[in-house]
Amino acid sequence: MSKKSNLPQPTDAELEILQILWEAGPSTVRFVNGRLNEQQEKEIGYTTTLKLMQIMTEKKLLSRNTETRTHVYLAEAVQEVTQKALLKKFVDAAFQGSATSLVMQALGNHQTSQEELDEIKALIEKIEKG
Amino acid sequence: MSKKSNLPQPTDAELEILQILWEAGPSTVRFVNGRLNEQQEKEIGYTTTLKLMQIMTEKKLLSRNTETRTHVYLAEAVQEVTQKALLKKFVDAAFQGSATSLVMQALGNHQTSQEELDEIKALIEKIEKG
DNA sequence: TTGCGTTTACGAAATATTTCGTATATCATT
DNA sequence: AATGATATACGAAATATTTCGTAAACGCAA
Repeated sequence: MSKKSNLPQPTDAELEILQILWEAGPSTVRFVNGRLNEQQEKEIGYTTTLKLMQIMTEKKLLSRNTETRTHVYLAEAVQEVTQKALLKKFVDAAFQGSATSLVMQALGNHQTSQEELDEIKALIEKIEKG
Repeated sequence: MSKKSNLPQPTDAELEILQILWEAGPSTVRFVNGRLNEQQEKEIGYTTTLKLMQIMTEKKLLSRNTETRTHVYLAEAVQEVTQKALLKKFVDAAFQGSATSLVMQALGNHQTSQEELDEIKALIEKIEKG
């Protein structure tokens, strides 16, 4: 029996940081702050990003290596698990729990390439098989 | 040129109220408050719900008929439009903009009936044709 | 018309989230 | 060891969101 000890859900700002760490792997505060400011219009201060990452470390969303002067942060929250939890909450909140209507909206709105459609069809087949 | 005057995005608590109005149609505060308390564990006070609905009216998410003593509230935010906007924000925030990986997660996690799968397949075909 | 139950109005408290100012520590270079 | 550049720590301000207490207004029944 392993305690899964569910992680708290990240806030919006925290999620942005997680995305960066998921994509880039373990990183310093400066790196993350740089990435945030690439993507955004308004500058975010270095200490703002630092504070958030410290809070996230307290919440166990991140961990860090403090051996070197420049701390290196690592995402503890696993991407798939986090996304799954957020998705469930979102489906309930915005689509009254109907994953299907969410899927229909998502497919309808965005333009989806043939490759992606094939992926989805393959998944559907897999589900249908059992 | 019709001004679409984008509505502000509802907060979580506001979205719960919208869901109820979308489903039930124009309703009084007491009705909405009752519904909220059916679905939830912790009691939400009448004036709490009232205040939220008043704020939402200011934001134009709702409108109300004040002719009778008991005001009747109506959802101004259209369900599909609101869902679409929320979905876009969510896909960006949690799935780095990839609607497809969201769809894959959604289909993978939830158990989806054959009817629903058929619906989705039909939509995919339609997309592939057009 | 008086009183009771219900409603809305208003403002503020409680909470959560985001941002930043300032102090302090560390390292590398001189 | 002193200096400058860069790092973290801490606390608090700014903002957004949620909740509620209290008062005033209304309508109905006695």
